[in-house]
Amino acid sequence: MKCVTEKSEDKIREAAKRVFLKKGFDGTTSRDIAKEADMNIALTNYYFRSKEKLFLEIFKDVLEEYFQNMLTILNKDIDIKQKISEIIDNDFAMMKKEPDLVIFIMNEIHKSPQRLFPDMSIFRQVRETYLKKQLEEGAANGTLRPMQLENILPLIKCGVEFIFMGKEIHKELFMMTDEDFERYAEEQKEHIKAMVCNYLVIG
Amino acid sequence: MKCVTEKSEDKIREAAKRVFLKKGFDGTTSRDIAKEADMNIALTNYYFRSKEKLFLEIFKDVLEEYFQNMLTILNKDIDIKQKISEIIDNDFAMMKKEPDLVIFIMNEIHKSPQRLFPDMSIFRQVRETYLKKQLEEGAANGTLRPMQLENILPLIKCGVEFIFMGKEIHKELFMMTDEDFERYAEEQKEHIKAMVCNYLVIG
DNA sequence: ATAAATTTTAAACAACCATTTAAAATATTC
DNA sequence: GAATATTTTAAATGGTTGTTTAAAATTTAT
Repeated sequence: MKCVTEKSEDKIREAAKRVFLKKGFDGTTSRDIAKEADMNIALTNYYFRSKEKLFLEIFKDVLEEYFQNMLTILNKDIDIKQKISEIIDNDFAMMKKEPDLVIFIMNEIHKSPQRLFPDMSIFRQVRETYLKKQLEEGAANGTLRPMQLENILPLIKCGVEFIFMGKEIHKELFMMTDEDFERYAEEQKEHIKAMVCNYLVIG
Repeated sequence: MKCVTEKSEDKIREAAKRVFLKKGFDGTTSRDIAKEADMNIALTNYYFRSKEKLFLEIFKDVLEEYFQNMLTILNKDIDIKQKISEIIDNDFAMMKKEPDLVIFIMNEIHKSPQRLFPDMSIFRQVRETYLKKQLEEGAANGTLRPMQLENILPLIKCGVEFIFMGKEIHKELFMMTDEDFERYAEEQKEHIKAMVCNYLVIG
């Protein structure tokens, strides 16, 4: 029955996502995935044609997961300070929930960019977001420093994502326990919010 | 002769660094390294005992390379605004010269932190840098916002490293060519300098 | 020049890799 | 309930992996 089919296929998909995120494409074997899904190895190639095809499907989902929540916030009709705060809070929550996601995306794209960009309509959606209009209006009426979306967006996102991507090295470098890092990350989050808002918003 | 010995060993070391940086530990085979060094496969295990041991040696060097220049600047007796500017310029130059270095370090540590931290005296050196004293003095006499080294340092570094680590995704997301990205990165560098200085330095 | 030490080589090792096969088990359709 | 279609299995494929071996080539020391 269709119900059963989807169950096995989804079990593999979910297991593959977990393993790929944790170990990367090169570090993951088909056997790893089968074991994580508690299924026979041959099934990964029965449902998906190859490790590569399975990976590409997973990667597309993961990339959309990365952008989707942010996109919703970017299009909200709210004050720009509030918007920056919400994006950062959302990023923060994402990094805590899925600590492997961003470094996984960055690393896989860095290693082989050409193979990982299907027609991602989400990219266009990000480019055409309502925040872009807010920036233009703010620059025009002098309330905001004139900046393009592509300049401000990385400034908003880099702070939180950087310290979480490098969580272990930051812990080691500054001799922090996990609890220390927890507090530290919260501090840092507020610094980033204040710093970016101070820079963008005039007066 | 010793001269010849060092030549082969160093050839392997340099080849291994290039390949590891580009493909990561999991993506690199002993044969890749031997081929890059133009030597017999068995030699990689003759000079270094295993792929793992060779990797650990390379990784230690790479991590020190990452911190060394920054450390020198951190200890300079110069104005703090100038210092921030120099750190960012230095980071920028490093990302252009070695585009794989930071994402490599981040990813390898993220995947297996415990195995990659030998006694790194450079970590202590970073913690005890002269910038720390400058921050304390500036906070005491009211010229600087009170911040710890561990809070300000990532803010200084994350901007440049983030956009270079994610160079390909930024190019794709904002439809930039390599030349576009070149200009964009320069813009971004100046934004980061201004933003961080404005935040840290009072008045 | 000869013996000893070092470096390089080709070949092989068992283990593991992604993927395929064909038969077995199960579910679906008539 | 028998025929058909789908799903799962164990086993095998050929190729690659990290590493080792033992002999050959080269360098060093006597």
